[in-house]
Amino acid sequence: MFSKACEYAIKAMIFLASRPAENRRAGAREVAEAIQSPEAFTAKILQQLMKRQLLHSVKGPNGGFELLRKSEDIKLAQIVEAIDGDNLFRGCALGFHKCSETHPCPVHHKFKAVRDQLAVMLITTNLAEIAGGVPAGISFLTSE
Amino acid sequence: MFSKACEYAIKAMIFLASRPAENRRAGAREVAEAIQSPEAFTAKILQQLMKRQLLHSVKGPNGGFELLRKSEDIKLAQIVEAIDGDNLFRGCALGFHKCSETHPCPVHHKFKAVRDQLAVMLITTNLAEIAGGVPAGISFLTSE
DNA sequence: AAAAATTAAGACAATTTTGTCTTTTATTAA
DNA sequence: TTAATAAAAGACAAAATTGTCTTAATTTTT
Repeated sequence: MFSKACEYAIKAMIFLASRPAENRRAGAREVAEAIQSPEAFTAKILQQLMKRQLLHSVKGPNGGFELLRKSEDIKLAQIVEAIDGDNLFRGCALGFHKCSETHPCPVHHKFKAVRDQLAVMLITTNLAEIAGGVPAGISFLTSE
Repeated sequence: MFSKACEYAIKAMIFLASRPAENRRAGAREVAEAIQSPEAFTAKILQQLMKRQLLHSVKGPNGGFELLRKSEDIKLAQIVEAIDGDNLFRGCALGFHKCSETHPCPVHHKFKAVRDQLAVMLITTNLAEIAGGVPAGISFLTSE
């Protein structure tokens, strides 16, 4: 469904959003350990999320990354789009560029409902609602 | 959404299903030309579809590939599963193996509805209904 | 001002996916 | 029976994705 990079990005954003307000900032190493991802690769992804205006960073001791906006104002779709683009929830399932309602590929109408439901979910779901369950112990961010 | 290989597989199966009954069989080259895919790569995919009991082949002059069963009895899910596996419509969106209803990842409940709708659609949609529109000129299999 | 911590950037490497080429095997038609 | 045709199989190659390492730049603390 998502690339590995995008999985890490979503997990990293959830991790940052789930931290206590007074200690929101976390370094790349801390993020990577928390979500069990390769550190250097994760650092690259955090940089991409910065370029897409979802994170900002501080260098030096006690530096690290933090959300640029409130978690309520960051949507899942923005994270996915930042890393994988919008092809998953807007593109043609068979990869055609010119596929549309009026000029459909053979599976267009079959996938339309699924794609639309996915798009709505990604666009309306914000980070706050999915991150909330982690500190509460209702949902988990690691495999153990 | 799907791998390139899976896109080609779906297109190839639709192409074969959309041919007139008296001339169902088509060679790898003919398939590749029809769906605008690389011939040798397509041939490999057709062989995978054979191993998964979706196609059968005949060697020699006038040989080629044809559906092993009636197009009404071949579901989209079978094609996708043969090439990409069922991770897309059964696996965890964040890649966790131990993600479940009772032990959910942070996005589990958000993705459940989408994944289920996708699974139902893939499992219930057969080749006949999506291939029918191609010879009728209602849907297309090439970008031109 | 110096040292330590941390991000930034870019080169490099491994793996997976995508795609190609060649040789072999089987089948049909002449 | 031979020649032609096409799939089967496997080695090879290119590209994309995933992951690592080193060096530089920046900030904070001492």
